[in-house]
Amino acid sequence: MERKIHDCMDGCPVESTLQIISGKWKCVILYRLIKHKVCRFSELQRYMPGCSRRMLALQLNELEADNIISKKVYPVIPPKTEYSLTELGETLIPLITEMNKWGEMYNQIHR
Amino acid sequence: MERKIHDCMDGCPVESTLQIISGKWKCVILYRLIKHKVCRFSELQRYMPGCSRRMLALQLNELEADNIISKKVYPVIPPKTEYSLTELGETLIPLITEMNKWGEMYNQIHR
DNA sequence: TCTGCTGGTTACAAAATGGTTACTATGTCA
DNA sequence: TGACATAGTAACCATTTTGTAACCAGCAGA
Repeated sequence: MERKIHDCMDGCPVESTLQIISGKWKCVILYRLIKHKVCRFSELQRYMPGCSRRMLALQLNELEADNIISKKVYPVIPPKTEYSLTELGETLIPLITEMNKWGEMYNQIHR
Repeated sequence: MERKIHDCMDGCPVESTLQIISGKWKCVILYRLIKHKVCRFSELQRYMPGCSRRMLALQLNELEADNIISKKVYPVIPPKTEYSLTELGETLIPLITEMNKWGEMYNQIHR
């Protein structure tokens, strides 16, 4: 999985961040990995019923390519994999936490 | 401009936040409005050369529909408009600031 | 022997997103 | 008289993203 990084104006930091975390489900995946430390593919699926298996795999692949999460595969049948944050991924915790906090506040005022 | 909010699992706060700020340029726009308080359309264009006039207008419209920014139109020729954060928009400052911070850190390790 | 389980991938179709160009209005400047 | 400036919008097309469904391996249990 190759990820191309398009140029940002003056290397705008906000745009850099967006390149890593934008994607329909990435922040939710990260939120789950922060909360549960380690998750199997099927667990993530359960937490995100709106996200298809295909999409989940795509987003996980991109996050892995960007070195935000790491995957551990157990060569067993049926298959078993575990996803967790890398060291770099952990630096995103304050950001995702902030997102969660804002969303809670927003949900309150919107019933 | 109508904005439909799709259902999130258990009203997941992270997904709520994403519904408001996801969009190719929204965070960058917000970052600019935080930094400069008030911006004209053409100023924003200059700050975001990668964003077309059409895209900029679309993103601004959505942010306005979600009550994150407000627009003041001066009925003059040539036209003049000013965008700024609403009260709700200002509550996003910590989040956008966090994004900026993370991006700066990330840019440093990536040359 | 047939079914189910997990963690994917592939192919195809549909929907969303984004770029480009042209168009608007009208006052000011050359 | 003609061009320029601003803040958009509209139409059209190309690209990207996303969804759906089917398929795979191979062991365990019925």
